[in-house]
Amino acid sequence: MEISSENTHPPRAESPRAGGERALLLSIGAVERDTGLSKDVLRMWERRYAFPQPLRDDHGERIYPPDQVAKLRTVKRLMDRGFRPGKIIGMAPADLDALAASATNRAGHDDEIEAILELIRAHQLPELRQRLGQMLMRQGLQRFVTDTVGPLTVAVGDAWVRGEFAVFEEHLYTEQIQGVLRNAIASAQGHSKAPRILLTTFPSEQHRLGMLMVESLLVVDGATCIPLGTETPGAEIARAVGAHRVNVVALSFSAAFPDRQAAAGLRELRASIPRDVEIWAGGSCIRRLRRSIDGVVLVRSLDQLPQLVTEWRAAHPRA
Amino acid sequence: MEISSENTHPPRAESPRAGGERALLLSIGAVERDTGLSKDVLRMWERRYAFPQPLRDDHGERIYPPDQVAKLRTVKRLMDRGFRPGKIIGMAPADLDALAASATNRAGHDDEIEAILELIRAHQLPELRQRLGQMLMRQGLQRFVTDTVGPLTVAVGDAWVRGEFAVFEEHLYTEQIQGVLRNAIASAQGHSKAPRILLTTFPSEQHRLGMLMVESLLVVDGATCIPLGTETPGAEIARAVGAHRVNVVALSFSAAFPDRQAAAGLRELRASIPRDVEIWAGGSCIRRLRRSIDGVVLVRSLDQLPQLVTEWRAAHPRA
DNA sequence: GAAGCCACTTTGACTAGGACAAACTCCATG
DNA sequence: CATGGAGTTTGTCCTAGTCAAAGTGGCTTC
Repeated sequence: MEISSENTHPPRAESPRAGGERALLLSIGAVERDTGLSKDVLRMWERRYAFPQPLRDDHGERIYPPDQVAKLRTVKRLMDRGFRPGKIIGMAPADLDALAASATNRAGHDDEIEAILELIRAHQLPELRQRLGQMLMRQGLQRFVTDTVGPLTVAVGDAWVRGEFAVFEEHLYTEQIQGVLRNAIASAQGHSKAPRILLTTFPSEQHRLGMLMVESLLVVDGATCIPLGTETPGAEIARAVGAHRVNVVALSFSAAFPDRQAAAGLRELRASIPRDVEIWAGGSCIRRLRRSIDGVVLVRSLDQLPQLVTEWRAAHPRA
Repeated sequence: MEISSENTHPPRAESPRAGGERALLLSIGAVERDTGLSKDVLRMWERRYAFPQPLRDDHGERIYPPDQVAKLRTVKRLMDRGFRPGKIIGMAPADLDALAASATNRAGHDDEIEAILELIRAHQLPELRQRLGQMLMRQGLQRFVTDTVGPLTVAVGDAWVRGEFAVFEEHLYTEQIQGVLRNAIASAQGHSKAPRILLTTFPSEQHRLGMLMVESLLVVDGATCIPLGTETPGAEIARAVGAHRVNVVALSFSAAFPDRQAAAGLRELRASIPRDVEIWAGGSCIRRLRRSIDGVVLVRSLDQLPQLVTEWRAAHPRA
């Protein structure tokens, strides 16, 4: 989720008398935080689509009943999957759920993946940790990432859209995978050779997991990774390229990232760093792009990465 | 640095022609993300204090020149340190910087910390990693967190505000510390006992490092941690408390987090989870709070954590 | 001199609707 | 099949007020 307004949190409605069973009516600021829809958007939708229709408190301020907030959450989830608000906001909650179910592919998981999903659902944290560790050992880091973590992350995302996973379950999953992968990366790191690869995402792209998967695969191949975390502004990427004598910039884009912005950002970056520094772009957003971008390698699958490293080495024998 | 706004992607001003030397004029949304001051506040200050005084583009929309943004950053930073806007917003930039310098303690770093800062500045990534690893080994996880990572993070933040560190240098630092701490947490995890502690931050609070420091200390004390990463909505925290049979909810707040929001969010959370589940709140924002919040433990220093765990255990002997 | 209380000041989160550009959709043309 | 243009959708920006909560400071009282 991404919100635009940031700090606004209304001290207003939110705390009706703390004691009794309260109706849990939320102020506009609370809904913003909860759903990730900015206050401007909430008011705009009310005007345009006549939904939501919040009640008003003594002071004429909006207060949202829980069922409307729930519907807003579902709509937001579907929007993250590419639906446009106008098309879906009028639908009944039940139809929305049906739509979410049909928009994801529920089937086709092998038993391993299904078993892990079940552990998350059952909140079996220690077992989950252990199972992930086991699979890493059995498959090795490379196959663990491509065959397990990749599909699993997609499955978790799908389940979340269908409302089968709560936000906190998805957060917990993300956190556990991060732990496992970071650990594996630390162990695999050793002989760092060329190429030197800078890893990050553009601003407003918070998807860390993709980046960590990429880092894992690159480290396995013995490349030197310079991870900058998420949301590095273009100008800063350019500075880092110089400071760290980088050979390749690898960028990750989640499905939620707007195609155009990705293409524009990549072109701008291409223009601002030396031609002999390669740019690799990957992630669901990139997979959607039709046309190629001059001077940018579009990575459509994680499997390509080892090969890209090999090719780079072949092209730069003395490095 | 920590940024509060999360999703806003202003397609407006920000990307003037990529090629030439651009003037770097920012739209109000961009300034919001950059400084952490909401659009409402930026417009309000303009009306009340006659600062900032943004220019206007062809369409009458505000565009902020870099020097005003810089001053806004400094003002925000001082506010995070407890100054009130009305008192400082009229001061000249030079005076503000002087005030900021006197408010941050530049001196007093021991040589160890200074040496690490120097490694970051010099972009010596392998040496940085090695040095952090060494210090962890020498000090042990607990002292490493309280005596090294804590002060170091503050020093990096201070240096960033003074413009001595680039964004990418700060990102790299954050990423390295994350690697080291996550690794240490994984190794320290073993006999997990009571209490079961849920760890997260509120929405729009992205400061992961604080959370990881806390997790490290708790794991050392043998507590069971359920880390949810950052930005979990209040309602989800409540659900997670039930699902994971949590004894304590620990929340981390960076300096950039607005006090009011923190207090309101904590009160709301307090009302929505069972009374026998404790709430511990910590971080720079909490250190600023004057009044206590009913039913919430305000943790003003990392050192308190082990003691809190001990006290919890004493109060719940059979757990 | 510390503690409590009150009035005053400061502050920012909310209210309203209108305007416009970027992004998306769709269709026609090369 | 793709490129270009027209029309639609969408969200961010604008205006200007209002009011509650937090902070400040002075007063009284013990």
